[in-house]
Amino acid sequence: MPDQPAPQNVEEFHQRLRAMTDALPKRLRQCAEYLAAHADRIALSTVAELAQAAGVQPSALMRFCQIMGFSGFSEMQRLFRESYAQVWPDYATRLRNLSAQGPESSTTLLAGFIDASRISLEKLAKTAEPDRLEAAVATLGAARVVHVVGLRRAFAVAAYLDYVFDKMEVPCLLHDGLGKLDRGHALQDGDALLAVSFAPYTPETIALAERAHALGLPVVAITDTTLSPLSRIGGTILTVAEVDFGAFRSMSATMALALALAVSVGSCRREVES
Amino acid sequence: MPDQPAPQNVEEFHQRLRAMTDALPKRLRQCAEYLAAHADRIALSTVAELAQAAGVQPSALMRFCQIMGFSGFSEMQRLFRESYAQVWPDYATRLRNLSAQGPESSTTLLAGFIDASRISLEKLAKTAEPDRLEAAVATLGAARVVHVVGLRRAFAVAAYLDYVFDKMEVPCLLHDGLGKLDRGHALQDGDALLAVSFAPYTPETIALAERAHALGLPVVAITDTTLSPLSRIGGTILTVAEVDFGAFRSMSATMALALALAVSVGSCRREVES
DNA sequence: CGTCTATTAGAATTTTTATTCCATTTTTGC
DNA sequence: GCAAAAATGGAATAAAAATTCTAATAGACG
Repeated sequence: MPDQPAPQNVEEFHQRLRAMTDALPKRLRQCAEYLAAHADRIALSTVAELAQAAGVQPSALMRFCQIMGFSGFSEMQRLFRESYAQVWPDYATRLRNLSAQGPESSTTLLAGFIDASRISLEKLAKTAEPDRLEAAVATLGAARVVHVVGLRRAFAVAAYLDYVFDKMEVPCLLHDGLGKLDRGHALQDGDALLAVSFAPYTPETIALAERAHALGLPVVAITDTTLSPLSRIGGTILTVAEVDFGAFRSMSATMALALALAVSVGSCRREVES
Repeated sequence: MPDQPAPQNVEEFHQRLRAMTDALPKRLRQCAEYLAAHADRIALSTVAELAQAAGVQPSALMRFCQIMGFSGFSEMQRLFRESYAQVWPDYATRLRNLSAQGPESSTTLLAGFIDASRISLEKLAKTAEPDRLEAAVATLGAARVVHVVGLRRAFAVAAYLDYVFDKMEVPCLLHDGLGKLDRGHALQDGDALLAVSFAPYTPETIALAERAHALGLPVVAITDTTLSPLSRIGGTILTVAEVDFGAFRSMSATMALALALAVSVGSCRREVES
């Protein structure tokens, strides 16, 4: 007999979970804790599988479903299956359908880039190294001025970093190599350099990073592999493996990483100032 | 009795499907065609549901599974469930776990931006309008010079468009409003303008678009809603709804759209030239 | 320290789902 | 146009899964 009406969507499910976990007896709390951390498995697993993974009896999981307001496990599972069906436009299938139709329409290309972006984001989520990111934030947060450099395909990222730093009131200088080719003299004691470069690495970017290093300034690099010339210099290396579709990359994952970095640096500085 | 060993992954499954569809009798071909287009449903559906959706009897679907080399439906479903479990790092759950831990670490932020990017890409995939995209490609493909404008947060996108156009050998001029505030005079007969702007719309961008329109030049706009000032002008409007996390947007979907547009224009021009 | 209540484990049952079988229909080869 | 082979639909069966029930256990309270 349900105490309350069943959650209508995944968000409500998690709210309910948080609200009741504390008041639950041992085994039921085990269920709650397991599902909180692995809600994504509900859609594809059976009661028996989940129960085993959570370390409880199937019947305990059933009781849990009913306490949550569902009539049983099946109803709870339906909630997750429906929500995933929505979230899943299944690009792989979609892309196959598209490319099966026409040869290289702009829509096919778009689907391809969307798919490549999605995969890149997934890779980034899996491979991101929290420690390095924290270290990069600390380095840039402590700098007097953050110099940003990125040319060619990396320029878009550098430009966005510049925009976000400015919005977050972080002193920032964008080296764009336009006219003012070598602005290395702007590098001062107490500054830090944030360099963005991907293969084939633009020499000017590498040169500026080397110069900063020679001057004893800390360098943070956003690049594609730990084998890039930027990692030879030392400093903090953040890697993003951007998947390409055709000859181009959409930079989606790089933008997400850049944004997270810039916003973190911004809030880190605010805390220090206050 | 399986004719061949079962496909080991989703890619092989689709290959096998293509290879045998033609040689199949009516009902079995119906199964093949339905599954080719809706492979993503296999993981979450029952035999009965899929059979009904494909317009065949459950037994027909069973026979189909066996012809494909599986022992039965369950084995085929297992293939898809496993492949989806891999593809699914389930950011929503991941993010919840992260934010439950610390308050606002840079890693939490990164997870948040990745999640927001993913959702934006999904939205773009769902809402993209092929006709408009084709129209935009045609317009820009026919232009003598493509003028690109985008300021503030849109500048990164404009810069990347400029880079890709250059690589694709499309004559292109980036209006960056740096020092050379008003370069409207560069607009010539036969040119086209590609304007990028999001709320709150930068006045300079709108002004340039209006000017181009007044001169009779075609305008293509990448913007956030069809209600933006850019759509009042007329021209071809491409919308991207970028989801934000905190106060910032990662521009991932916009970058994917911009890239698809630029590459399409590039190849469209090559075809015309040759 | 004993009794009453809440919780649990595991077996038993019911329901759902996959799978097979066979009579009927359709197609193929001659 | 006819016989043989292949394909199909639908019911029957088997397997798997969800759900319920009950005896046993742990915990709370006086």
